[in-house]
Amino acid sequence: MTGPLAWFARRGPVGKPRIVPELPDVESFRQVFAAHAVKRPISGVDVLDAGVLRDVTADRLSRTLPGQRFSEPRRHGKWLIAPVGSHAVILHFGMTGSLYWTGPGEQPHRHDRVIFAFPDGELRYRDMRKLQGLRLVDSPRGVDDVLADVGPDATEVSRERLRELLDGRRKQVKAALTDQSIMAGIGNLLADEILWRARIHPRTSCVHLGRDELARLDAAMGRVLRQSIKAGRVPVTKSWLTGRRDDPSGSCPRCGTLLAHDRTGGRTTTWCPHCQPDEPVQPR
DNA sequence: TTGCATGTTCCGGA
DNA sequence: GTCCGGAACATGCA
Repeated sequence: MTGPLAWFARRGPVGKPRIVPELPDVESFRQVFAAHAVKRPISGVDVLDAGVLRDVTADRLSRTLPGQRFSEPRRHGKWLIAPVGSHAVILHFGMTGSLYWTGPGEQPHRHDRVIFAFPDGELRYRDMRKLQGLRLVDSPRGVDDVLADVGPDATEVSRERLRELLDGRRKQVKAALTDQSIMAGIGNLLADEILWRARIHPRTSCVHLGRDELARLDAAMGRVLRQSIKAGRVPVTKSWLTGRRDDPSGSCPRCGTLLAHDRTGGRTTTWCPHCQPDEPVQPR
């Protein structure tokens, strides 16, 4: 077998899906953080691997935080911001990060990189690949600096705003959706899911999106985000594209057509050739 | 042993 | 200026 499907087939049977954090996952991390780590005194910070620290040393982190209390964390796109006194801890989870709560003193997982200890348990930042990491900045200025090039959170983008954000861009619509400087929170998986629901080919240039396409895009984005946030992740079910994309013989949940796969920018793109025909359509 | 992985950033070239 | 592809980052897996 040659062509775009070759690498796909080589992967063999469907492996267990790896959870790469996108907006809904980070939202669930925020909820874990808010439920356990807010307004309680931080008793200690244990940096098990300083390789995840960005612009801060292990020493400074573990000298600054103990005795302080986090206030309510907020999420912006795939970033999690946790104010603490005059500072803020900013977390990004890259492709393999997560955040979870354990009882006090449990054996660390080997990918636990930083542990925030509290009287009744521990908040743990786990990340296998260390592609991103954790910062300590002055708040709010340092937060603004880190998020300076990040667009509005995808859950807060209205249809009109979406039109403005994509207006006049020649960029492919999938590249635009996953461009965090245009709009924050949508990753490869969500973008494919949204475009599939909106019946828009991922390579469609934004300038070719008509009023109808934009309306469908907005509706699909809202629906996919709401349902994913509710589920705490992008649902991997048979009625979602996400549930089929890892299967080389996967078919469109809507029409049964064999799904198409390709790679752009080093990322896999999955779409239905029937529901998402190549470049449309009416000019705007 | 090799190539791939759902994120981000940087660089060169069109 | 805009856009794209490729590489890099670090690690595990098939």
